[in-house]
Amino acid sequence: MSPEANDRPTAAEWKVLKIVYELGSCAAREVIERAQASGGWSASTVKTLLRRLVDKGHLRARRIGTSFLYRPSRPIHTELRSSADALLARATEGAIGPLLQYLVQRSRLSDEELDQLQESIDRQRQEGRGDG
Amino acid sequence: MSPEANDRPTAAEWKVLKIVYELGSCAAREVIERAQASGGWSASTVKTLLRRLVDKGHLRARRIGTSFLYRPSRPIHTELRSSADALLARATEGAIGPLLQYLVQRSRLSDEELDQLQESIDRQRQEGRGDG
DNA sequence: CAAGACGATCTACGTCTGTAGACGATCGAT
DNA sequence: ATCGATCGTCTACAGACGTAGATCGTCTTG
Repeated sequence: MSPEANDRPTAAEWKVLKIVYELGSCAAREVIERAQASGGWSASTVKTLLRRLVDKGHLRARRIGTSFLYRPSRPIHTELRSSADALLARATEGAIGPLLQYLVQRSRLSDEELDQLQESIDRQRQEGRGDG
Repeated sequence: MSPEANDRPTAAEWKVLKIVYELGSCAAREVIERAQASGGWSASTVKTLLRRLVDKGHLRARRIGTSFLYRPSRPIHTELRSSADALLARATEGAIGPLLQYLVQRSRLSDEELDQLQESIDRQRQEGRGDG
């Protein structure tokens, strides 16, 4: 249990968070520009969302003079896992397989990623034999 | 666009929805019992959630005498896909592969499911070559 | 028919979320 | 020193959510 990031980001917060992940480390202004371009938000809205993300622990804000430099508190994989856990928590027994198939189909994975996914499956097969 | 199920179920609603999926077709009483056992909810809370799920179109309620028989409006796979889409929408380019690996590792899939997932991957490889 | 059990509906209320305007501090230019 | 462009903070507000008590109708049992 990390003391931070207790609350999951909401849908709107994710849009902002994602922008910060893409920019890496950035000022509010850049986030606002992107958010306005893609989502039509007002600057105020983006600021509020940034603040809430900081409050929730998903973003860190480092003061630079009069403004802030925002950056994600943790790698996106970690963040996504929490959301993925919520998804799995919803699925019932027989529904997980089809769900993953759907996800694989829907994601355009590179050959490399496919290879690694392949490995995960093989590993699962091994474990499945040895364990349960 | 189906005219129903416009709004995604919330986390609390999912807990109730999942129970209905597990029971298949059931009365409020059964859902309430299970929900109380696992979540400690009051009967009233569960009823409210059932009603909201019906309002949102995720559940159908068929009147049987004085009470209702609830059943899911659509197969759980369909329902889960919408949640999965939200998950993918959050992920950025390089994060999807690891995300799927995580999901595969975390889900205990049967050999059969692993086979089918394997097929999905192979198909991806084919398409990746042809399309691109 | 009366009393109790049970299910559905109404109402409620604090909190969270989405969205944003108003305001005050600060930096740069004149 | 002043004016305007910025950036962050405060405040707001409607609608959604989580949670649940109060009620009212009805079926059951005596």
